[in-house]
Amino acid sequence: MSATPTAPADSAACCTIVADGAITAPDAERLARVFKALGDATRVRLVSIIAASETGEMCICDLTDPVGLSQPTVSHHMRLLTEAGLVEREQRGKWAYFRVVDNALDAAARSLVAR
Amino acid sequence: MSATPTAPADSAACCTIVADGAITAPDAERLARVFKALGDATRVRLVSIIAASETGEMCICDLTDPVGLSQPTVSHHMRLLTEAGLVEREQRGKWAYFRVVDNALDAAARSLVAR
DNA sequence: TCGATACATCGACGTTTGTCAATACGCATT
DNA sequence: AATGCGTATTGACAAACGTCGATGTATCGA
Repeated sequence: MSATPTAPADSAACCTIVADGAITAPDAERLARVFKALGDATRVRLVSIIAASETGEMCICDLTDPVGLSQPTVSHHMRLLTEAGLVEREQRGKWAYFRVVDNALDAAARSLVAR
Repeated sequence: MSATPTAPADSAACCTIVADGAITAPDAERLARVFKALGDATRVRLVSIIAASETGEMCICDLTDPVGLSQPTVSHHMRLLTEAGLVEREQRGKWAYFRVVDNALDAAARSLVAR
């Protein structure tokens, strides 16, 4: 595009740019699901708490007290984080251990602005 | 409420780790607001479209057609993105130009699993 | 000054989300 | 098998969200 919108001399010359390198609508949907999983303060805290733990993994019963919410609510949040690919779930005995997939967020952030 | 760590010698207990080093609740709230701004497919598309444009900046009238939504809705989305610090707004004449602050998302992602 | 254009705000409506209590499911120990 | 424990699921409800049409505000050109 040759016309620069920084020069407002051309009247009504701002609505001409067609963005071709932008992501598709389905890709946007998939990306938004990842970011939406972190769009809640409780889930941000959950991820941070797990990432900051010594072993790097925690079960539900470890997480209810720090966030001060009921067990079903924490379980629900962890399900969303798992479905978004931000954490991994592993069942060991009675406990369900979660660990952070820390490349997932970076990959999502990168696919938004860079290609 | 799970088994308290006060119960001693429970070899099978998992609820003993106290995560210090995790972010605080107010910080989680602030971070969540950034991610929530990208937790909608339309806003993801808006950011991508602006980032993929040749000049790196676009006004509202450039954006309504690509996302197929009304002008008030696009304006609303851009306000959320601006308040989250993900885009910058600059008024030039009749037009409001938006450009992506591309360090903002990386900074947010990094502060979540800061190491 | 008047009209047109670009954008923001308001009010309203249907949908989604976060939360809990109650309940069901799976695993391990007795 | 029976019991206890950790977790997942269900149902319900208030709050937040996305969207639109109507309206208000600011800027430019005639």
